[in-house]
Formats: sequence, structure tokens, C-alpha cells
Amino acid sequence: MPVLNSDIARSLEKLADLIELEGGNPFRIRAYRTAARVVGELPRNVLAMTTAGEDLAELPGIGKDLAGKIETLAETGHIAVLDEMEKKTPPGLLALLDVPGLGPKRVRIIYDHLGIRSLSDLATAAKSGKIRGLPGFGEKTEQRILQEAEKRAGAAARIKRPVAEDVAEPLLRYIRGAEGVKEGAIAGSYRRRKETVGDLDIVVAATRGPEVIERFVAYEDVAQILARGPTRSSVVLRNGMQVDLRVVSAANYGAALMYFTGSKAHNIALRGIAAARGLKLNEYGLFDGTRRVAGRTEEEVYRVFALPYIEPELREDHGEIEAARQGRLPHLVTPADIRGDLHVHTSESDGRASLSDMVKAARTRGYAYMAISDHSKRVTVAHGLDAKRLARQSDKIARLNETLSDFTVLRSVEVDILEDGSLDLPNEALAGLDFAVGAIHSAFDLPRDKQTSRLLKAMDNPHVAVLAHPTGRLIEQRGAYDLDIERVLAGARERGCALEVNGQPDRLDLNEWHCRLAKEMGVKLVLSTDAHSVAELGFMRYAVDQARRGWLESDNILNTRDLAGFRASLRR
DNA sequence: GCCGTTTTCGGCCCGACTGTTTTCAGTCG
Repeated sequence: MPVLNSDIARSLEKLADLIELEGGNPFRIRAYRTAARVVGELPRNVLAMTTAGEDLAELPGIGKDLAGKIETLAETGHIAVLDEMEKKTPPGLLALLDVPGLGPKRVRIIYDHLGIRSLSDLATAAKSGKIRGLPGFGEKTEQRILQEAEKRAGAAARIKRPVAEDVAEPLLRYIRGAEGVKEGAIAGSYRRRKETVGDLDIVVAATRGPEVIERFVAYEDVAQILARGPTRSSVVLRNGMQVDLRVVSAANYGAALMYFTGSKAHNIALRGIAAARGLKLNEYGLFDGTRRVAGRTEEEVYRVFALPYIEPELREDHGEIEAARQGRLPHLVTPADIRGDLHVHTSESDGRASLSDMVKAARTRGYAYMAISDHSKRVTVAHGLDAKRLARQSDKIARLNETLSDFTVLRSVEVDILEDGSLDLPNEALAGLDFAVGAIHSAFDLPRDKQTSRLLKAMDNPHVAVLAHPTGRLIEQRGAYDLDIERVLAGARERGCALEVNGQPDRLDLNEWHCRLAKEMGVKLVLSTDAHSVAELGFMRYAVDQARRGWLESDNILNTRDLAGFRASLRR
């Protein structure tokens, strides 16, 4: 099995944990963690990069030493220093670090004094009251540890956007109802519009902090209060989500919003800029000594740095600061730019709404066009269409179009790509359509070469104008199928085939990195919902989010064009 | 271990909350 970037990142992270347990140099530890993050976020496989002769030491935060270690990890999956440290440390000890409230220092103390080396050891010791006597520990800490150890800490999965929104928006409205609240927002990865959210960070500008906190912890959905101070509080909701609230004054609001929007890496980079100018940036503002020079709005802070406003979706320390400095930040696509949906199902296959209902809903959304792309026959569970039924649907669409003056229904199909790369419908059937969307729904586990060729071969067919959910991943459920994404992207560009950014919250496929890579390579993209109901047409927003995180501009996306422009840009 | 608009050595982001202390370390974000 090839060593994935995520494997390398995990090894580096583990090494950092182990060094921390040993009480090693905190800055060395940070260097390993930074490197883990950088490698984990790389769009391309490390081995592919080094094979192509690229120097890893040119990556930010990675020097000569780490470049060597990373390369060794990529080639062998091992490095000596990690193997040695793992031998010295009981394997269960690292799991203790995942217990909230236990950091390296306390784990060390527990291990040194009591010989505890696993979660179950920990729970037993806590139950028999052995923890409370340790230096720096007390009764409360012991109780908390017991609770967390029994809960098997750190198991909380990340939450997908629709669920997060259902929880977050009512809660924010509730908090804003507190007296003296001037402004409020959900910050964190939620505001950066990441595909999943770990917890919620809420920032509020208010005159009286304690009253806002009081209202917050009294929210009916709160199951547990983790912390409550005059300006800050954390709770766990009944569904297990953690929510952190921070109350600041209106004069600090911009700085606080910025601070809690993150990402952490973006913030650290900004603070570096501040330090270089003799300034200090924190959640209360940007300071020159004790004098506040900015902080009411985010724009103000960026302005002092001589930077344009950086959209939250870009704040990942993935080059956005450099781009801002050079005045080449992308002009990100917005929902209003989208003129039509290109991947929509009806009750003819596995959709839940009729053709006319879907069309009506699309017109209500202000679209100029929409492509109907039901499944093809191979996908039997979805009642996929054969050539005959597809032709009948085309006729129906043609008749429907005659009744519409300001809207066009395009004839398409989500044609199944078979294991050998051939298509599930004959060319004659596809020729009667405006275009076809190709997609894989079977044989996910082909070896990389075969899977890649399969997709390339499917795109050889000139009717296939769009490749839907190109990597097949399902968030938190199933990884992408093994494929050479760069070959697929290059192949799509050569053939003039567009790749889809699928807005289903379980898919969001292509992902943000692929979007960015596609843009750099000049591959055309489309944003689609893959809607199976009227409501799911709203998933366009998630596709736009993903596109924005991938630095896409409306020019990179075909369905931002009017119908004539869109038709002209489709491959022939 | 990384890095350079003071620097190739000496720094490295910063503050709130908790629980344990009796002035602060540890943890978290």
C-alpha cells in the first residue's frame, strides 16, 4: 500500500505527542505539528512530489531535517526516531492525551506515580480515589477524568453542515435575544464554511457579558456546562455538540470575530505580521503598545496590515496572505452567480419530485436553465432509464420547453460508467440529448491505474460533457476511490470535459483542494446539486461554499454563464 | 526544528478558565 499524506501527518503528530510526553522542547514539538498540518493539507501525494524532484524543504515550516524525515516516511512508512520512541512508551499512554482535561504534563504525572498506561487503568484509579492525591490534582479533576475516561473521550465525529446549521442558527438567534447584544456571529470553521464542523464558536458584541453568558447556559438544549466565566463559556448540547461562546465589547468585535473565525494557522500568520511591525494582535484588537489601532471590524485590522479583506473561506494559511499582499486574491464565486443546475433527478428514476415540480422550483430560484439527469438503467435500485424511456423523457422535456419562455430544460442523463470505462447507454441514445453526465456507481475498489483509465475512457466519449462526483468519496463514510486525480484532471482538460463539484453535503466532491488544482490546471468545472427533491436544489449553496474554499471564481465555472454561453462552452 | 524588513542566534501567538494553589500551572482554543 502506498503511504498517504495523511499517514505521514499522523506519524508526525504522534511523534509530537511522544516528545511532549517526554517533556521535550515545546518549539520542536510545534515544528512537528506544523509539519503534520502542512503535509496533511497538501493537495498532492508527497511521494509523487519528491519523485518529480520537488524539494519539500521549500514548504512553509519544513526545513532540511523534516524534509528528510517526511521523505523517509513517504518511502518506507517509518522513521527511526518514531520507532524508538514508540518502543519506550506504552501504547495506551497516547490515548490518555485525548481525555479532555489531561495534557502531557498530567499524563506524565499519572504514569510516573501510578503506572497508569491505558484508559481503563485510568478509570479504575479514578474510581478508587488514587488520582486526587497526586500533585496538581484534586477531587474535581479526578471526577472529571473519571467521567471523560468512561465516555471514551475524543470520539465525537465531525458534523455535516446541514445539521450544524439546524443547531447553530436558532441558538444564535436565541443568544442575540439577550439584553445589550449588538452583534453576533457563528465563527470558527462554520464561518469558514468547511465541509464539516467540529464544534461551534459564537462571538457576540454586548454591553453586559455576564447576562449573555447566563442566558446562554440556560438554553434549553444545553446538556452540560463545561466552563462559565464573565466573558466566555463552553457547553455541550444534547446532541453532543460543543458550543463555545465569547462575549466582547463592540469596539473589539472585529478583532474577536477574526480571532475566533481562525483558522488558527491564519491567525498565527497575521500575528507574525503584527509582530514584524512592532504591533500586537489578540482578540481585543490590534495594539501599538497599549494603544488600540484597529479592532472594531475585520476590515480595519486587515487595512492596518495594508491587506485587502480576506474572505473567511480563504483563511487557512494556504497562501491567501501572500495573495492578498500581491493583490491577486480571487474574486470568489457567489450563489448569485449561478444560472442553472446541471445535475437533477426526477421521479422518473430515484428522485422524489416530478419533472414539472423540479422545473417550477428551479424557476423560483431564479435560474435560467436546468439539466435533468436521471440515472441510467444499470443503477437498477434507482429505477434507471434505458434508451427508450430516456427518449420518451426527452420528448416530454421538449414539449415542456415549448410552454416556457424564460427558462430552458436541458436533456441530460447521469450515465453509468461501467467497470471497463464504457457507458451504460449507446451513443445513439446519448446523441439525442443536450449532453450527458458520466458517473461511477460500482466497482469502487479497482486498483489506481484501472480506475484512472476507466474515467479517462469514459471521458473519451464526446457526449460526456461532465464527470459527476469524480472521486466518489462520502464524507465520514467512504474515502475517494483510488485514482490519479492529476491524470483525471489533465485528461478532462484535454478532452474539454468539465468536472462537477457536487453539492450533496455527504459528497462535496470534488473537494476544495481538487477545485484549486483544477483551477490551476485550467480544467472547467460545474456546480451541481444532484438534487433528488425540490428541497435539495438548495444544496447549491454547499457546492458554492466548496468552490469558494477552492478559490474558484465565476469564470472557472460553466454554469455561471447564460444559456447561450453555457451551450457554447460545452464540449461538442 | 524552523527561520530572518533588527536576527544565521535567539527567538518562536496569546489570553480565558479551572482547580489547585496562596501566586500559578495546566489545558484549551
